[in-house]
Amino acid sequence: MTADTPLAKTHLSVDCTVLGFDGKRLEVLLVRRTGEEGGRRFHDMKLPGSLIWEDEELDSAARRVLTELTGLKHVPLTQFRAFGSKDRTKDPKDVHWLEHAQKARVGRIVTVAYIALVKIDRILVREMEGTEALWVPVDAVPPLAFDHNEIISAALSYERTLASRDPSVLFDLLPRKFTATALRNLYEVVFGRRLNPSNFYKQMARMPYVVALDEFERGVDHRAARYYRFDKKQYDIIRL
Amino acid sequence: MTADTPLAKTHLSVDCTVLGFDGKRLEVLLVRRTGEEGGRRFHDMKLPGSLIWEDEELDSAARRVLTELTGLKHVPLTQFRAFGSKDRTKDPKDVHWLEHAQKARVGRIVTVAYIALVKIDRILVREMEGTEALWVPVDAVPPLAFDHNEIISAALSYERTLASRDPSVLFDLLPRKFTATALRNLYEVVFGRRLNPSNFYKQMARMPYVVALDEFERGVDHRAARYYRFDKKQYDIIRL
DNA sequence: TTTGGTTATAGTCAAAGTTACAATATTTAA
DNA sequence: TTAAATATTGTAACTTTGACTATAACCAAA
Repeated sequence: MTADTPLAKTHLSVDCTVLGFDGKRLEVLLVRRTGEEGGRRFHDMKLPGSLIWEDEELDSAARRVLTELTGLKHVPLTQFRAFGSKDRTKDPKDVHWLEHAQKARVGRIVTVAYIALVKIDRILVREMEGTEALWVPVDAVPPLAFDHNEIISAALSYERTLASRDPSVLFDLLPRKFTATALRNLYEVVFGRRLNPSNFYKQMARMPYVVALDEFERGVDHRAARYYRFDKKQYDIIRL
Repeated sequence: MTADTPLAKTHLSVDCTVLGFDGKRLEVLLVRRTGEEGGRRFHDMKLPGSLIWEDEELDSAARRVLTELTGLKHVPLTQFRAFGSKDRTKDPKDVHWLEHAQKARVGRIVTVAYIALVKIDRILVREMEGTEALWVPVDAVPPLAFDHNEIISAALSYERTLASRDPSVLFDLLPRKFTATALRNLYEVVFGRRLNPSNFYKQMARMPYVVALDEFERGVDHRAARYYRFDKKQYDIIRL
């Protein structure tokens, strides 16, 4: 190395891709952003994320930021990738917004992306001061700030590999009680292919960790479906 | 955010986990390091990697650093994870070494880890000035600098997921001509389980992209094995 | 009260894939 | 010539998958 070129020193941020499942589709948790561009205010959305403090660990920064922006606590966040391209901050809109919010000049930013799979029904998204969090179906996500669309794609692909190696992660997305159809829809949407409902029952029957309950749907407009639950102990036994 | 806590600003580095396969075991490319600790010189090893320049893209920095330290060019590096824990630089030995090498004070460092799968026989590792690169079996890697042991574990796990989604990546690790046993050993070592040789032939027979050659091993002290090659075109056809 | 629409769930069967195991083939070294 | 070692082929039981058919339960409209 030559001594006259400066070493890279960058700001660090975290961004959280929190995924939920509404029974039909995957949804991702976004926050609204309000900024100014050429004297005019604009509104758009982004992933919950922020620059982090100098003395923070990445993991705890991700937890802190997610709580601050969405009110969510105790979310099992996992780091899955860093995004460090210089043109992440290509859009002047993003840079203005950031420097206004941070009251500091900001150059290149490396962001560390986290993923979490949560039960969408468990979640109470409160309105925080200035920001507002909301669920958006992943197939209807509008253009977001920075490279957040790219981060979401990477997260979805990461989720697929997670699930194919260890399907139990999928149950994090379902309520404690779920129907066969809900589980099948989840498989279909995660792996991107249709499954034959009838054959899916047989598959379920072969999963000792999916246990049938003596409880059925109510008030549906057709035959009521049985509820099932995920039995983690059974699953761990199998895995040995 | 409060305005009085400084934002994190860190140095950025890249580290390359280059994996090869010698027909029996996976090996990883390491470089020797010489440093000083309490007035005494020490020698140990690390992944090829380095801090990067301010104006560099991550990907090209990884390429540059790998070439500088090992002489390897045209290696298909893929980013797979960032490591940013503050105690990556916990060991004073590592910090001294770094500050001596860089002639600058260095605090926290976020490193972006890359992985590459290469043909071990294609590679000519030249001795560079000051450094020396060598292949080390992954199951015999000694304690390395920084958190490089952890990075290697993460790379191996990443390789497994890669291979299970797209087995063709495994052929990057094999020479152009390989025996059924070599391919089987590779599967065994990557997925960590023994495979029945006899049944493995049938599996191979069902892979249209593994084509048998009319060429056999020489000078072995048992029946000579047939050579096969990987046919990427066939593979791409299947994948549609 | 019956009928039809809709989704849930069970059963059947053939095709394809997996596994364990036995048998045979080639090569070098003794 | 034989033994040791690994390569390859064959076979049969068993499991999984996929397409398809049939039946069940619920609601609403006729």
